[in-house]
Amino acid sequence: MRNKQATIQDIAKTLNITASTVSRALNDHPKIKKSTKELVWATAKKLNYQPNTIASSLRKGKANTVGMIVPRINRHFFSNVITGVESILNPAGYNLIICQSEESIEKEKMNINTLIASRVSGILISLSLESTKYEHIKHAIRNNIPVVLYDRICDELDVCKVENDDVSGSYELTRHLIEQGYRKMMWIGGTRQLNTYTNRFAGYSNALAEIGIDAEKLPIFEGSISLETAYEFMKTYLDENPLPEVIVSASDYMAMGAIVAIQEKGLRIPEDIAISGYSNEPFAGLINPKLTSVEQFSKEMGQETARLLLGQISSEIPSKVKQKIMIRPKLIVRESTIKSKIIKSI
Amino acid sequence: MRNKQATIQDIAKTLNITASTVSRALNDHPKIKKSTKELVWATAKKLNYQPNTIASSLRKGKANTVGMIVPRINRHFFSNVITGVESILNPAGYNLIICQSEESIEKEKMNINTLIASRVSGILISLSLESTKYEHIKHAIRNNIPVVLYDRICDELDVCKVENDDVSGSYELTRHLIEQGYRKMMWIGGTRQLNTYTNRFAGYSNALAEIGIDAEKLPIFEGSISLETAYEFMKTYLDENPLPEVIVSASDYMAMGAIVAIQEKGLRIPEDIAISGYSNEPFAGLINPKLTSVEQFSKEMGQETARLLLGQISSEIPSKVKQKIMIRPKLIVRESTIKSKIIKSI
DNA sequence: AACAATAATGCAAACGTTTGCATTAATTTT
DNA sequence: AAAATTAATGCAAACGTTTGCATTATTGTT
Repeated sequence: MRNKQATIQDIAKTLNITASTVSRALNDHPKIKKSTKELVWATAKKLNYQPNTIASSLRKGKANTVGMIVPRINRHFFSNVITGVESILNPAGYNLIICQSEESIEKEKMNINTLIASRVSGILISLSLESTKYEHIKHAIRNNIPVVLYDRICDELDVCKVENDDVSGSYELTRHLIEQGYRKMMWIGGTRQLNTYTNRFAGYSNALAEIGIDAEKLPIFEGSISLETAYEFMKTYLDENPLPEVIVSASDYMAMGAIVAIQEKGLRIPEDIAISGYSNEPFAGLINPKLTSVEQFSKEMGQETARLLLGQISSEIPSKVKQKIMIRPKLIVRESTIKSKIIKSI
Repeated sequence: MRNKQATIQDIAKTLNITASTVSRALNDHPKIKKSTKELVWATAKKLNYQPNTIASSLRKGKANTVGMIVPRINRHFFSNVITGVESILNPAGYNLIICQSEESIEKEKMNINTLIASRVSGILISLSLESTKYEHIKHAIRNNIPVVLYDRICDELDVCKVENDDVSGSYELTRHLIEQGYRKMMWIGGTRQLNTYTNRFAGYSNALAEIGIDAEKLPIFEGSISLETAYEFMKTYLDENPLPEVIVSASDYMAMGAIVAIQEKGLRIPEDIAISGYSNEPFAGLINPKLTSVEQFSKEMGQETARLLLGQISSEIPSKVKQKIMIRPKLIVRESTIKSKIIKSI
């Protein structure tokens, strides 16, 4: 009944050769005769042989598995990064174990531990919102597991990093707003402890500085990056304060919350108040009005991240210089920040 | 330099006991003295011992790993199912390997093979659009790997299944439309080879039959479930045909495409033409007008799926009866199908 | 035909756990 | 205090590969 999996030994017995020869044949070792290889391959097929990755990993001391930690899988940005990573790693023979930190440092620690226990060949990680200490990550590094940080990075760790050029993305966006003639801006975004939000604010601030405006003196709201937070805040803010000309949001979700609040007051976008988002979520081009945002090339980011990791894995001596890659984002101008409404696009 | 990982043997040597005792101590075996356990745990900590899951899996013949195949990870529905699965599997000590079939049966086959090679304890799978033959899945079953199908299932396979009650979801939706007074309906959806779309159409058809209308005689459009497909189709359709009173879409994305086309013609929703979607994507509550849709409880589906699998894994004798779980969806009525526009909700 | 050189295969240990059975230590019973 | 019982630990094999080194088979050289 319980038809056990065929092993390398079974093949060996059938052909009256040793397991070593079979192993080498299967791995296309140059010292094995072509005829033998073909015999082995044929019987492997006949016996329905499936290589046992676990045994192989144990012997080799390494699993052909890579661990990837994301804050949340159901964010388009992250799921696309995952797709990018897979598109490089799978062809290279690696499997991905995906873990969610759910923005909690405790979960992140647990994730790291299971990944170490699984003897993964490498770890890709985007930090949780709570991560200010990095002992757990250093722990992985001490265990000689190559680590690559992507998107949400930190300076303290000396590892390869793939980053979005948030400063420049936000700068370009703000330049566009300035060109449209907007001056009275307002910033809404996540707390600036995360590099992404610090940098987006920096780009915004830099562009404004060029025309002599101090961003810190304009209205600023920082909170959790959710639709609800922004909606609740804006609902009261709009009543009690002079209207800004444009709301610059560090997140599409926050922008969306603001839009709902604005429209509930009967205000028009962009005529009464303009608004921009960030990261070009799929809904950005669908809502009314279509939302100006910044495309982050998440899939490409995943690919670069995976490539860096592969480089680290294959180099036996950990290279002294840790690479850092910047992904250049792209401004997507849509209706929500256009003074003269000419453009039509999805 | 290359400080090798501590093993069970290292702990044993330090304490002058055997590896077996250490192993049992670590696994909290009842026959090990409490004092010994505490010694072992202490030195394990001191030596920074990390259990080697690979060795353990090899010895036990099974990995504490579960494979999960999804068509696409960047669909909210699927990423939420994943989250649900993890919420059950991780506490039970299992890791998830996630694979994307990208709607291709070839990829699906490859996925199955890597999962078999990884000796996963079980496989969760939602079929790709192309999957009409199931040899590869039977192959996994023959290898004694428990399989659970979720969402996109098929009758041919005798395994546990978790299904959305699409018939009832679509039926409720159509009842609501009928109550609103709509009669001239139009169906747009994916090709009816997939159970989900067949069933959604069935629910629609059933409800209409009750009031003496033959759904097959109303306009029907079937195509790939994407925004673009629906948009392109609707753009010309609306010009050349009498307007339906309501468009019933089997997918939020297709509904969105239709909405864009409708609004470009200067038509108002729901006054000139109403529209509904399915599966309650996050944008459904955000767009203008807010889209009536059907919530599928994806996270719960993931949890049920995981529970079924755990049941299969723990029962040594494969139970004859394969369970089937139905998840009841919930109609979410929003502006896009309300004749009298009273309701205000996000 | 004898030898050297190379090609192909075999041997056996190792990777780090787990586990049935055997053994020894500690406790209870008579 | 010896025997019987139970508790605690040890022994050794096994899981299925991989791989350095040894051995045998094959080919080429003189």
